[in-house]
Amino acid sequence: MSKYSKQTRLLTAIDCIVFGFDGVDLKILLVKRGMEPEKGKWSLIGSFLQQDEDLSKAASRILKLLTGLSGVYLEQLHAFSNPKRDPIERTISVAYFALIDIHAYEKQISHEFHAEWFRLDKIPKLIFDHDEMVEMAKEKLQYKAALHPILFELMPEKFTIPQLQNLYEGVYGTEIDKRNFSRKLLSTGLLVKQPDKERENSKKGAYYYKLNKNNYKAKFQAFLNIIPNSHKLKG
Amino acid sequence: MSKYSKQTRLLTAIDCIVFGFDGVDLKILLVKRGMEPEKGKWSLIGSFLQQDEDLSKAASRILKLLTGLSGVYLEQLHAFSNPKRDPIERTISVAYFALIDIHAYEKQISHEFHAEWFRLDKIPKLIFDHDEMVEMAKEKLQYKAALHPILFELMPEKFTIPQLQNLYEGVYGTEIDKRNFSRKLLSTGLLVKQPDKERENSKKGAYYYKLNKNNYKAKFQAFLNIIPNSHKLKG
DNA sequence: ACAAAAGTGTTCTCGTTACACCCATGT
DNA sequence: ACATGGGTGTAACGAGAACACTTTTGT
Repeated sequence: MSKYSKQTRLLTAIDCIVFGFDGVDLKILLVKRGMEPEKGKWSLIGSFLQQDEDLSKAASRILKLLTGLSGVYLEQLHAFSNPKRDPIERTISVAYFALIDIHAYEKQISHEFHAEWFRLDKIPKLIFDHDEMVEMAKEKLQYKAALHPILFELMPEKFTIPQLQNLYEGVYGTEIDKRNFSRKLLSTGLLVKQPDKERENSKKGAYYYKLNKNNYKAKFQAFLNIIPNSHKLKG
Repeated sequence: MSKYSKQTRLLTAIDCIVFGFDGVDLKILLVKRGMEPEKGKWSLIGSFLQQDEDLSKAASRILKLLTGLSGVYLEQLHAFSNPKRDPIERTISVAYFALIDIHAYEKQISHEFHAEWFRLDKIPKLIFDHDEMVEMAKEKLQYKAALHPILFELMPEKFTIPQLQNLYEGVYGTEIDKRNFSRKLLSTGLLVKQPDKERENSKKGAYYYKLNKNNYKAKFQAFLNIIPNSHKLKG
């Protein structure tokens, strides 16, 4: 059969907002753009959609290429389509957001792309509409993390409750009562206590926990209420 | 500057899942497709993206054309990108979901597109991946409506609490205690009682209410908890 | 001994739930 | 008078929030 005639055909790009947590700060991964226009400026990691691949495959491909990681948490965020968003040629970009274990990344890091982690409050000006993408990704992360236990995707295999609390406090910019926090987390059944302790951040040491992966899958869709007063957040 | 060379250029389509509520049932609007392939089969309403318009403008254009309505609730759902989703030519489709007041639509209806409303449990087989889009839209509607008062977008200007309860019960396929429901809704401050009653569905008659639009905007982002046990839903 | 972070228990409040009776009206 | 759907109140329960002291250990 013949093609659809007289219709506009466009480039399709994928851009990924990659979040990581180093134990203290929540960060995103940016690269120095390697092509014109805006070569050398900071940018999200991205690529054009290839023939015969769908968007989520493209996002995985980019992530694998830039971080060496597969199987990470990846979710479609939004399609950005301002006709002037790319000055060279009209391009639609579908943004994905990814949550990775920053420690796993460090083992895989390739320096050929000039990638760097930036704290959320120190993100430089980005090319095109990437600022807007980052803003939307931050909002979505807050929104989802208030309802689903996705922040575990940012944690290493073994982690402590104070580390986890740090992350939640970072994501929401609030302080959380540690008694209520640990009770709530422990009551989810998502945590498995380990016999050993982490001793770098305190003299007493904090017990390690691992994620109970079965419960994680089962509870993922449950509406948790991890953040006190989450009904006051904007979503 | 020159264009990006050696990259694939694709068609971009927009498809809209349009929800309406007639006072009894939740329905979606479908059309008989007017072009090949699959001409004559049931389909979501859609169009190709035009030069110089962004996706949300395109979605509004389609909605205006098919329903005569402007300013309706419209939200980007997801970009669908399976390379084989359209057998004629590779096309990415960005699905939007829309909530309209079915009564306003009836005043505007144009018959040239063979549009029909279908109850959610009686949706025919649709072309391409439109079934999947509808499924995702239903899930998203349940998800959002449990947290935000979006179902008011489906109601006429004046409505009764029993009508509203009908809608919530339809969206979730559950029965809700009417005492708890009305208390919860009234406590939001979103409803303004009218002096007159609706008398078609009962002898006693049910008071009309209107939406308090100021409170609606202010409370839209607040996490309400309209559905009992919403934490047991899948999201 | 003391500083620094980890860990734990109780009370109060408020929102959620379950549940039953009266009201207004058309037939 | 009765059938139909609308409208309201109360008691029990459970989740969330506020709050302070003890433990461990390195210095």
